[in-house]
Amino acid sequence: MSQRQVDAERKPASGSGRPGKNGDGAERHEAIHRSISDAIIEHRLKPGARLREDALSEVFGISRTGIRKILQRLALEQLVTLTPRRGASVTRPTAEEAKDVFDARQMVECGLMPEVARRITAADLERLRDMEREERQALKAGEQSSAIKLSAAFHGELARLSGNATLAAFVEQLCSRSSLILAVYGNAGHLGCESHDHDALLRHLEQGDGERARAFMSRHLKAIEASLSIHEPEDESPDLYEIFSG
Amino acid sequence: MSQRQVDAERKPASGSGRPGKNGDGAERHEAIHRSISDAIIEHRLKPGARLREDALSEVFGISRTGIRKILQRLALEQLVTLTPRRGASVTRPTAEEAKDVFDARQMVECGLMPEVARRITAADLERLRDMEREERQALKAGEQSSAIKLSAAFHGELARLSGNATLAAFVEQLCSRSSLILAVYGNAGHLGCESHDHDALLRHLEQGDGERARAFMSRHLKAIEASLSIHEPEDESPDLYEIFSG
DNA sequence: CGGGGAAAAAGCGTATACAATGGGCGGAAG
DNA sequence: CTTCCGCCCATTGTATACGCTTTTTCCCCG
Repeated sequence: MSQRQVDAERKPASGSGRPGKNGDGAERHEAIHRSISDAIIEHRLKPGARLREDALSEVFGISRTGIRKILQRLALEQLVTLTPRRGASVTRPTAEEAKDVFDARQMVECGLMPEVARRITAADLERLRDMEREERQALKAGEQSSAIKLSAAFHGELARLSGNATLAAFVEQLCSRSSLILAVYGNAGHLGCESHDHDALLRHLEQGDGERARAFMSRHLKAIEASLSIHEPEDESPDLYEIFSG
Repeated sequence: MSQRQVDAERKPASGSGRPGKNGDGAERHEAIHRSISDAIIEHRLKPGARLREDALSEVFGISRTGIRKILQRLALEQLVTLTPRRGASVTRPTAEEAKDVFDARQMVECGLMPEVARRITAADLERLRDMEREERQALKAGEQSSAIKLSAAFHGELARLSGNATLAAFVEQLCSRSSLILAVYGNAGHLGCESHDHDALLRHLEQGDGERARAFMSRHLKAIEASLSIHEPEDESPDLYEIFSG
């Protein structure tokens, strides 16, 4: 019916922008993946939201085959949950998963700080300061969505500076999941990362003080985790015996 | 022994083989994934080996669609490399990737040891000892393939005892990639893990000495990495300018 | 008026068909 | 004899069609 179609990435007059015919598929898939991924990270798609294949294929103008591929990838990145015959939905992290993710971040991101402090260059610092500034501006403008995404990007970029691509990719994934966790357990109005924290962290890195950066990152992550209100989700199968036997 | 079901005889040449016939597909896909995964980890499929889709689809008796799905998952796990229009091949890790993987293992596996030491139970110890025994037997019997797989499984199981599913999955992936790295850079006759190491590690864990277990794991991993002969692979695109301008 | 069952509809899983691209091989020319 | 160019085939990328399962809605009966 409605023929709304979203160009995940507008390419200016480079070949035909027609979805049916040409167009390099790999890039397009990548763009669609990022598009959905961003929507999830920015909380424009909330945990539990169902992602029907037909709808997505219509929106992005490709067939269900491509959508399925992207959905599978998102599932492996733990951003969507694929239940066997009920399709895809945005993952709703459990309290346990939340703890695991933050413990993992604690271990990996903190462990990376000394190496980052050793390798960081002036250009890197400048880029990170730009990102931090952008994040703060978004926050001030009330655009929580952008701020969340930028914060995750900041942490990811930091990890990439360690030079270890494997760990950087892992951190990036953890940050995406953290964004999901914030969507479920975060208190409104209290965004995960305080901008001042990022600024202070950069100062420690600038001074090459890896140990202090590590300690600060540890506190930073602990603060985020502590700001969560971990309420067990509505118990799907309450233990009636326990409830009524008391 | 994993259930390998290569139903090659499942060719529906007769009309009875309706395409809609729906046995439980999820389990089958899982089994095929494990089958290919094991073959790679056990070095029965060597790095660089090409994995053609229709060949696989014929071998496993499912259509290319399912094979593609599995191949994509393997690609995200970094076990196979998917080059855009040339299909899939077993990943040939670069020296840099090898370093990244071992650095990551150093950070995560060692970092996990204290928690593992805290949580390990007698039953866990027994199971791990069984695994270690099996591994040693395989090694003694000259079945390097099995030994490699069992060694990876040992490390993975250990990580799982930390209670952190996210980190455990990551470690498992790293171990798989390590197996690939051994295939490329390992010296013949010198398997990655010495069985005695695993035994000693278990003793430390049994005593609840997390710090010693961590230190031991660190040495263990360093030993494996040191046993590799990292030779840059034949340079695919030699820099002719550099060669001839000097 | 509420609950349960049946039928229809909607959505997912799988296979197959078709198109496009890249590589391999052969022929021709230098 | 070697090298380059062009054509054909092999193999992947994408779409579509079809069956099956699950869910939802509606109607009938209690």
